[in-house]
Amino acid sequence: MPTDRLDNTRREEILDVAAEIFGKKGYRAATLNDVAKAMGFTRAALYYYFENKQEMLAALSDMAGLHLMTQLDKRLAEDGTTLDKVRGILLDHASAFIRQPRLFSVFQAEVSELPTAARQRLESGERAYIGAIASLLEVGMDEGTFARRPAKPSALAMVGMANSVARWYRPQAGLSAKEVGELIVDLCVGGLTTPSALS
Amino acid sequence: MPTDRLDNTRREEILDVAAEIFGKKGYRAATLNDVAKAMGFTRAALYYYFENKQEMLAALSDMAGLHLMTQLDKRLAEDGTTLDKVRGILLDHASAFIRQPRLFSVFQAEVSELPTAARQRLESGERAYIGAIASLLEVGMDEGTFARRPAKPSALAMVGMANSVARWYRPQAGLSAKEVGELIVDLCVGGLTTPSALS
Amino acid sequence: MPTDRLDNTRREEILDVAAEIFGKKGYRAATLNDVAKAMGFTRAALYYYFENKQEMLAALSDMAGLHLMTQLDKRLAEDGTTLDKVRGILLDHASAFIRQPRLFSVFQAEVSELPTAARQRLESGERAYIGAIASLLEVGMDEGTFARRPAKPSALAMVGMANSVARWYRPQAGLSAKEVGELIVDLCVGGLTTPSALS
Amino acid sequence: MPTDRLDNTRREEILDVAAEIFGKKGYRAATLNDVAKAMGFTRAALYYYFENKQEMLAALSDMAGLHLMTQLDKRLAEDGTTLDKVRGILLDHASAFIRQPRLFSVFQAEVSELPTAARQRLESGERAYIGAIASLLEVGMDEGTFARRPAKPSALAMVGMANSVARWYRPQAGLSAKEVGELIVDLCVGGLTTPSALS
DNA sequence: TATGAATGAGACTTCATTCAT
DNA sequence: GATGAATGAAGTCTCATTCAT
Repeated sequence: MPTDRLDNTRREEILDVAAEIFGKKGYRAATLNDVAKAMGFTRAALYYYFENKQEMLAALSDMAGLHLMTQLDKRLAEDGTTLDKVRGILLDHASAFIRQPRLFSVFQAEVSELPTAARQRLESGERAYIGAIASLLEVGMDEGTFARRPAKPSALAMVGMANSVARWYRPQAGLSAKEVGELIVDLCVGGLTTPSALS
Repeated sequence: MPTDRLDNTRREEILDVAAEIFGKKGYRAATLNDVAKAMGFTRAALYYYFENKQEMLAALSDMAGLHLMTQLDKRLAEDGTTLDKVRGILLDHASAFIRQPRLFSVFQAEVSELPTAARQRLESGERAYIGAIASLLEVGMDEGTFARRPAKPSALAMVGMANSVARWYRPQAGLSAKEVGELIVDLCVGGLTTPSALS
Repeated sequence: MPTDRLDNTRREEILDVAAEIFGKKGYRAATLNDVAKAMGFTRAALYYYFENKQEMLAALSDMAGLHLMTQLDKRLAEDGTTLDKVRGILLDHASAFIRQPRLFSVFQAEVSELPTAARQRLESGERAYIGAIASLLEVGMDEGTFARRPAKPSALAMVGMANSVARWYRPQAGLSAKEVGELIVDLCVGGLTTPSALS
Repeated sequence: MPTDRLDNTRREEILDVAAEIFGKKGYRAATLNDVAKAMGFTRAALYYYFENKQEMLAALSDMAGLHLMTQLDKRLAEDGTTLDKVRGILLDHASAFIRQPRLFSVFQAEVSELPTAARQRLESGERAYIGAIASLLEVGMDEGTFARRPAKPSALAMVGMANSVARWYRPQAGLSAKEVGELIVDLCVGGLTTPSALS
C-alpha cells in the first residue's frame, strides 16, 4: 500500500512540526493553524491525518514513551555490571532529551492535556520505567556498589536531572551533547565531591 | 493601615488559589472562572485586584523568584565551608519545591506565557541564581573539594534535579519532605556510589 | 438651601468634565471612570449627583438645547431687519459651537444614545429651532431680500455649516472666533461669489 | 478567479451592512452580533473576513475616503471655469452624502475609533481634499469671481454644509436628491440673498 | 487530499451599577 | 459625601471542529 506509506510519512512530518510548536508555545497555546501553516497547508487538512488535536498530542506522547522504553530494554538486556547499566540508561535518557528537547518537553509538560487512555499509557509506562531503574539501584545497593538510599525517589531524582537538560542545554554553550550526557551520568553516579573529600 | 492590609491579603489569597489552579491545569487551560469560583466570587471581581490574567502569572513568578533569591542570599551569607553552602542551597531549593509544588511548577513551566517584562525578570534572576551556584562550585573545585567539572551545566543539572521533586514528590509515599530534601542533597553531593566503589 | 447650591455647582462641574470627555471619546467609549478620575474622585461618587450615565448625557443635551433656544429667542425679539435677525442667529449659533465645541458635538452626535424623553425634547427643540429660522427665511423671501428657495432645507443646511465649526475650528489657525463666526454668516448670506460675478 | 470574486463580494456585503448599522447605532454601540445577524450568520464568521471590528471601520473609512478623492480628482481634471469646478465638487460631495448617508456619517463621526494607521490616512486625505478646494477658491478670488475670504476655513465650512445633508435629508420631505444637491451648491455659491439685496 | 466557509463553545475583559460602610 | 468591593450583563475575539466541494 503505497498510500499508507505516504500517509505515515506525512503523519510523522506533522508530528515533528507539532512537537516543535507544542514545545515552544505549549500545547494549549499552540494553534492547529500554527501547525498547518508550518506544514504549508490549512487547518482543515490536518483532520485528514488526525482525529483531532488531542490525538496529535497522544501520538507524540506514545512516540516519546516508546522511544524511552525501547532504549531502556536494550540496556537492561546488555551484559555488564549494574553500574554500567545505570550509566547506560542515564546516558540514553539524557541523550534523548538533548536530541529532541521539544518532543520530550511536551511529553513531560502536557500530561494533564492527554486524553485519558493516553495518559494512562504514559503513566504506567513511567511507573515501569522508574520501577526498572529503581530495581537496578536496589541490586546495586545489595551488591555494595551503591550507597543504600530509597530506590524509587533516587530513580525519580536522577531521571529528573536528566530530563532537565531539555530545558537548559544549548549546543552553542561550549559542551557537546555527548559531554553533557556524560556530565549527567558522572554527577548522578559520583556526585560533586572528589572521592577523598568525603572520607 | 487596615485597608492596605486587607488588599494585600485578598490579593495573596487569590494568588494562592491561582497557583494551585494554574499548577493543576496549566496556565492556559485554567480559567479565571476556576479561580473566581474557588475564591467564592465572580470572574469580574478578579479584575479589581489584577489588571488581567497575565498579571496574576507575573505576580506568581515574581513571588517565586524572590523567594528563591532570598533563600540563596541567606545561605551565601552564612559561615561554613563551600560544601556546607552548596548543601544548604540545594536543601532550601528542594524544600521550596516540595512545600509549594504548584507555585514552583507554574514558575518553571509557564515562562513562555509571561509578559515580556516579567519574563525578563525571571530570566535574569535565573541567570544570577545559577551563576552564584556555579561560582560556588568553582571555588569548591579550586579547593579540591569538588571534582573538576563544567560549573554552570553542573549547577543547572543539580537545580534540575531539585526542581523535579515538585513533579514527583508525594507525602504519602513514605518519605518526609525533609528526607526527600536530604536525598537530593546526598545524591548531588555524593552520587549513587559508595566511596569505595569508585576507587 | 446652601446644600442645593453646592450640589448644583458640583453637578455642573461634572457636566463640564463629562462634555469634554464624551466629546473627545464619544459617549459610549467614554467611561464613568474617565469622568470620575478627571474630577478627582471615584466612579461610585458620580451616582450621588446623577442617576446614571444616560442622565448625564440628557442633562448635557438639555443644557445645550436650552442655550440655543434662548439665544434664538433673544434674536427674534430684537428690532431689526429680517437679514439682521438671520445674521444674528447664525452668528450666535456658530459662536456657541466655537466656544463649547465638545458640548455641542455631544449634542449633535449622540442623539441615538439619549433616553427617549430627552431625545424627544431634543428633537422637538430642533424642529422648533429650524422652523423658526425657516419662517424667517420665508419672510425674507416674501420681502424680496432672500432668493426664493426651499426654506427648511436651507435652514438645515446653514445650521449644518455653522455646526461644522465645532469639528474644524482651531484657535491657533489664524482666525479669531469672531472672525470665523462672521465668515460663516457671510458665506451663508452672500455666498462665495462677488455680486457682479453672477449678474 | 471566481474565488477572489466571491471573497470580495462577501466582504463588501458585510461592509454595506456594517455601514448601515454603525451609522444607525454608532460604531461603539453597534454589535458584531448585529452585523452578523443582519448578514444571516454567526458573529464568529465575521472574523473570517476581517481581523476585528476596527478593521471593518477602517475599511469603511478608506472606502469613503477613496470615493471622495476620486470624485474630486475627476472634477479637477475637467474643463470649465473655476466656478464650474467648485459647483461640481460641492454637488458631488453632497450627492455622495445623500446617496450613502450612513457610510459617510460613520466616516465623519468615528474618527476617534479608527486604528492609528487608518486615522492618519483619513486625516491626510482630508487635508488634501480641503487643500484642493481651498486652492480653487484662491484661484477664483484672484480671478475676481469669488469674494476675498480666508480660503481654507471657507472650504471647511462649505464642506461642512454639504456633509450635513447626511443627517437631515429625507427623501419623503419633498425634495429630490438632485434638488438638495443643487440647493447646497446654490447656497454656497450665491448665499441667501438676492443679488440686488446686497448692493 | 485539501480548502473555503462557517459554527459553537468558551474565554478574557470591560463597565455601569449597587450597597454597605 | 464618598469609597471599596463586588456583580451581571454584555461584548470581542479565538479556536477546534465540521462539511461540502
